[in-house]
Amino acid sequence: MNGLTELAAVIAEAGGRHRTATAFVEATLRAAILSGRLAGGTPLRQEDLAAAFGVSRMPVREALRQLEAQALLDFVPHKGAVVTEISAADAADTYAIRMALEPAALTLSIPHLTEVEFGRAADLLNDMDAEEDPGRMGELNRRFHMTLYEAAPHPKLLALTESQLSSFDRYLRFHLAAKGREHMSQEDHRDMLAAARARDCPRAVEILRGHLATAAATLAAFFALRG
Amino acid sequence: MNGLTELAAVIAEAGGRHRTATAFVEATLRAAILSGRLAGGTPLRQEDLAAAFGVSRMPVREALRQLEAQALLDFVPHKGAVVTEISAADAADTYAIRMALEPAALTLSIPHLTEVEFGRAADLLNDMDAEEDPGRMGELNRRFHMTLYEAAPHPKLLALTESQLSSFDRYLRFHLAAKGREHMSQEDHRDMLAAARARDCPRAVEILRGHLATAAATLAAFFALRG
DNA sequence: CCTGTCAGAATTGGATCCAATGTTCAATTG
DNA sequence: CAATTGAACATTGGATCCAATTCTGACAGG
Repeated sequence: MNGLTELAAVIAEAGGRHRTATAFVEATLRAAILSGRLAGGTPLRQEDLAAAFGVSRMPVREALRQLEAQALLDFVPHKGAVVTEISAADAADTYAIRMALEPAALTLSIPHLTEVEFGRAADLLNDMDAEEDPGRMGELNRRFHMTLYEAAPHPKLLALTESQLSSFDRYLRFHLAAKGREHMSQEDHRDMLAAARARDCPRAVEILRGHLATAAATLAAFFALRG
Repeated sequence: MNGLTELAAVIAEAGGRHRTATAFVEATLRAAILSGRLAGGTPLRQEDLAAAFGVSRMPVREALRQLEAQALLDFVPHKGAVVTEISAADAADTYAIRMALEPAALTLSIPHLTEVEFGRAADLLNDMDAEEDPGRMGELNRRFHMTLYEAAPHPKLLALTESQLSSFDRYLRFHLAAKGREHMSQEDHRDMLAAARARDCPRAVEILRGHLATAAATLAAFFALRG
């Protein structure tokens, strides 16, 4: 069991609706890593991946290169690619980045938010209340946060923020395991939305910081009691 | 004149001291883009690049993929790669990211800094006073900032910060053109180092924020008076 | 004179083949 | 018996070749 059998299902469902084979491989592999189906430390053999995807080794190589640039795997010349390990330190690292980026994005976004975004954010919160699947939950959580940020006229900052939020998906499973799916800190989310709606930027940022801090603490505690 | 003749000199001096051809092409192209030798909007023809580097098209393709992931060029399927344009909006975007990341990195680093780092930072400041070449200046500036951050036990945050500092190199030429090379805000740098040495974190962060804000304003003004 | 269409050229995406490097394991020697 | 060396194997890096897509420009039709 090398993790490739895990991939088979994902590959089948992803279908061939991508522009290029490289994009197909890249998107599928990233989803597999972020969702935890490909665990940290898994070595990725180009030949095997090519066979699993039904393409040649070349699009696999290009996809691996891009995933390396996204820090999702470690690439050593002539040795191969390995899925980046997750750890307590890495989780703390990711949270430090989110704690830096997201308050900035929120601050720059709030003046430009409209009822359109507020409505979408509220809808997403309701969807999250109903959602059971952890994978979908990560997607909804990411979209809720990004909806509040996306009015900021800073595309690169937004792209960075979204990429970090995606990285966090790798830890969401542990987070849910630690706290139970009941409260994904939905009160924090609703308070933050209310503060943004009232254009109370300092309060919204304060809630966001607390939200991230408690989440980071939860994860740290979870990692602590299992070495 | 397609910019490739510009590359020839860089390629020659870079030599073959890289692990792989892909790494060689990637490093050289990135340096050429960041230093401005490859201007924004330049289309990158794989065949021409391969000929210029003396390799086949394949390492060029892989290098382009990685540079795309670093947002240094735009990649459109079946159309090709184009060096990302720089603009006032993009500059403001980059500064917003630096303003978010660097204070966080500095805050996390200051408690762990030792005399080793302080000494290196001071040396770098002296080197900057003596430096004439704009390219080297960017390198020194980046290393000075990173020296003050690198004690933070957050490798991913540091990698992100360094990559953003590199992106800023593309704007350094304009910055120097606008203010003159005499003062790269060396007073700010010295004050920041002094505050860090005194473990006065709030003050160091305050100086850093002001440093970045004035730099951003200088660049914005420069862009404003030339469309 | 303008516009739409179609054919040829240019360019990139993908596959296969060969070369270079790293790893592993067994045999030999101290 | 342990350490070391070297040879065979596995895996990745690079080159060449073929296929798919897009752009260019000319020509016919309105």
